Amino acid sequence: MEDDVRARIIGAAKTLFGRHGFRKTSLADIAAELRMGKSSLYHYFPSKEELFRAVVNAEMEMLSQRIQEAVAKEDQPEAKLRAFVLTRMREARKLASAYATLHEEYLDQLGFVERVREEAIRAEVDMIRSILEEGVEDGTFEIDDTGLAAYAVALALKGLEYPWLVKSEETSLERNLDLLLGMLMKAIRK
Amino acid sequence: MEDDVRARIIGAAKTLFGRHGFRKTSLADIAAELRMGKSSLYHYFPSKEELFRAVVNAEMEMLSQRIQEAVAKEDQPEAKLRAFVLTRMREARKLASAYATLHEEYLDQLGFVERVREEAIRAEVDMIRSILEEGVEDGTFEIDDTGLAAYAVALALKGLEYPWLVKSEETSLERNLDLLLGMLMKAIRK
DNA sequence: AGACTATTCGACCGAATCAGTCGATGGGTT
DNA sequence: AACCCATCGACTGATTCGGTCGAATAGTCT
Repeated sequence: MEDDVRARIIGAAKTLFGRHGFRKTSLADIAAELRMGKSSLYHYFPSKEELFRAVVNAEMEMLSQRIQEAVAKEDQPEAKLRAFVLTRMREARKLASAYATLHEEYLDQLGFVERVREEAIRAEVDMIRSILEEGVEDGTFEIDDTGLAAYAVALALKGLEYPWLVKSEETSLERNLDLLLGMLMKAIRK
Repeated sequence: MEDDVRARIIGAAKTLFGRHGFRKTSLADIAAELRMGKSSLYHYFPSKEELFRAVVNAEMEMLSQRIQEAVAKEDQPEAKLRAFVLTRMREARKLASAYATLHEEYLDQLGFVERVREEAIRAEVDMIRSILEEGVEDGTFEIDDTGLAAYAVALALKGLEYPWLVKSEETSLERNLDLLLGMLMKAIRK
């Protein structure tokens, strides 16, 4: 029951933070959406920042889970890498509102957001590296330093993220992603 | 040049009011979007309310113009009526953000919003009535009181507006609209 | 019943943000 | 130089914000 209320609060907060951003969403708005008193929220979250953190963590976990599912469906390391990249970009767009919220300049003061971003990158690098290592072991890939290669791929994705989210030339971006994947494959395939 | 700046301000305000609503959009936000000082806005608009009024009027004029174009394309009164109804609902959805802003409860204090709503209804009734009268004159329709009939049609549209904007069962609503139009036609066709 | 805990809420606070004001600045024009 | 016009930063009182606190209500156990 308690966890149920927490989940409802996180859901409403996710909707409103996504729609209006962190700054423009007041706790009164969230409470009104849930038809609760504002002060009741403080029984479940000690601060607006902590509630926001919970929302971000929930979204990040969902993102990570979706990616892992997509990767697990594939057998070959090459297909896994492709699944990772495409899923990661598609889901990022679905969570565009949450991502936009994360990019609010104002949030840089919040500190923990930076940590979330770093943690997200670290998790992505780890997933990519394990895919690459699997490919090296079964002889599909030939890579000296899988950690470095994984980092490079993660950074390339980060670079594509902004135009991917903002620009609307959907098809051309998807094609660019495929070209980039093709080049990458050539570079690391044995 | 002066009118040019006014237009740019209205454009930015339209975007932000549409995205966040009247209450949640500050003049500082609008000024920042335009890279102007906030106080500069007051050279072009005497108040936030007056700027909002200008935005609403611009949207309303655009809506009215689009509808008139669509109606003018048709020859037969029956086709004109159909064009009116469908265009009016489709454009209303396109302007959904503006409409949502107009429905903000908070705005009831603003007074002029009510006048805008009334004026919009009056304009719609006028357009519908002129279509109906044209149909009566050329013998397509048989209506005793075209003013009353036009008012009834306008009210029916208003009733459909909310589910049209909020519910997402797009196809079923479009079909409902066609059914309703068919019934209406039977009622007024000679 | 009564005692105890868990939840919700309204009233309140200091800090931040809001719409709107005003005088200064600077660039054009005559 | 005198004027005009657009722009701006600094300021103000009013409102809204995040957050606190103690009372009220509901539910549970004895």
